[in-house]
Amino acid sequence: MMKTSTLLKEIDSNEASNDFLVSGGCSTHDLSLWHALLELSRKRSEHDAPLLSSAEHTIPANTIICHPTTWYDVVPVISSGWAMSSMMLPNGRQQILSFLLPGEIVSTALVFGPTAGRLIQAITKVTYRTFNRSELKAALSKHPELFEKFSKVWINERSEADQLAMDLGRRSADERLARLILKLMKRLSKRDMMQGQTFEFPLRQHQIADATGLTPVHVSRVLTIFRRKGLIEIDGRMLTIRDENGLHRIASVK
Amino acid sequence: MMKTSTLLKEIDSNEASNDFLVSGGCSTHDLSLWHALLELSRKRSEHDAPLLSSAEHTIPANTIICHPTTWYDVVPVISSGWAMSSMMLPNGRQQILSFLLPGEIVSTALVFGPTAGRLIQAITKVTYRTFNRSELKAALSKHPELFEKFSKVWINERSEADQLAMDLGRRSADERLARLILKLMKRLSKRDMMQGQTFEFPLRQHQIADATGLTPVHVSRVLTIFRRKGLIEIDGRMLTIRDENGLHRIASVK
DNA sequence: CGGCGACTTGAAACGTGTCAATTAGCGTGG
DNA sequence: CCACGCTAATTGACACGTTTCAAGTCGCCG
Repeated sequence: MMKTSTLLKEIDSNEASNDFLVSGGCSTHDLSLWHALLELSRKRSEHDAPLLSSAEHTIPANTIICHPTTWYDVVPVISSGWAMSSMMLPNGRQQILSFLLPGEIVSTALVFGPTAGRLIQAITKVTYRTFNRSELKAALSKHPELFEKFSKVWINERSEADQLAMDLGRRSADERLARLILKLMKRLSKRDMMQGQTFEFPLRQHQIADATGLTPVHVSRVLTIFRRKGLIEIDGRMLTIRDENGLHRIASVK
Repeated sequence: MMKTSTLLKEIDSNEASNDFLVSGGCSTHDLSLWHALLELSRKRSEHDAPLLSSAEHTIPANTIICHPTTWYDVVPVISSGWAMSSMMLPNGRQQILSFLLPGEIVSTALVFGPTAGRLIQAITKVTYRTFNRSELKAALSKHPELFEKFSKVWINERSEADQLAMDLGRRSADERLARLILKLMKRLSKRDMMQGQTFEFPLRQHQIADATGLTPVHVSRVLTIFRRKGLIEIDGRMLTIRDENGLHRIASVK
């Protein structure tokens, strides 16, 4: 049952609060909340009913987890694998709003209302745990420290959204891609999903394009340049950071 | 004291819940929450202390309301005037994340933590009311219906952020500008701040540029085209929508 | 072996940015 | 009240980054 939690580093809730100020993101609040929720769902009342009912699901890659407007009475949280949340326009244009990693709530909107508001899809094979919404809401209002964790996740999510807007509105293709790679690296290392400077990288280039507001062709070009410059190395579905400082130089403002 | 509330239409909290589904924005949840907060701050306990203490401030145009990282123990809400929230890069690049109109919370992050995380500035002369954060938090946990309103505001804010990412990542300059104008019109009309198809339009073109991820020069060009096509008319600080359908045709996907 | 999707690469087109010159608007002080 | 100086907006010519279109390679799976 708890296979998933071995994937996740046990991290104190406030470890990352200072680097939060630096770049506005990459905090571990998600993980802290996730552990608290698991805890709650493991505990039993005197009648052996769980304090927070939940269920685990496993789905193959490219499956839809939530439609933006259908109603759910559960809140899914990723246990393992990669997922993404996106918006789509009728004409096919798509914007990926975030990649979801283990420990992250699929849509915080689902905690308060029945709809996710965005399309959530599995990128790899994904397992996720769904928590009953009304029980979760009750738990939040009953346990202030849980609510505290949740509000931090919330604030962090907002800050990530702001960063995304800054990236899309005011940064060049090189910057966006370097930042994407670095951000993923940071998030994965928090989750112990890196082997040295290498990590599994399941994203297709068209997905990277949809996340950065570029075309697949241009993503290919820029990544090729990154490779030729010795910044990164991609082989198969593995990505290795070869020159982290170089990436930072491109990513940050000059 | 209540001069500000005459600016705001008295609107039932759920009026706009269906058009929320259509375009993901422009709901009146802000106004509903704002009225509830005003209500609370007017009521007195038996000792004549207000249930929620607040204070009104008036500041001239171009003043900073919140620095992104300084600590506050109050939550400001706009009473009248236009403000904006933005992010800035060391090298001067700026992205405006939203324009703030009467009834809107300056930063929802301030409800939960001491920092706003973004730079909030007055565009016009602004009056705003600051509510004590800890009292507000207490009120939220005490009054479920207030919390309900607040969570709707939050979900709506999130949805606006998603729209912004879509705009910046996947829409052309024409589309972004047409959408900005239409969105502002909608929000202003909800607040009774329109005279027919005309409204006061205090934005400088460089601010429009920073909100849409364009350059001031290009904003000027596109707006000039809009004017020549008879879509809008700008004179002084007033903007008139001359062909709303035409704007919609440009704004929506083709 | 064939077919298909993912990626790469080149050439050309396009949208938007940059630079620069000019005009219009507006508050200030003489 | 006008001259001044400042900032905002307009316009043109050109440069640049990114997209588009198209052809070709590679690897994978039936």
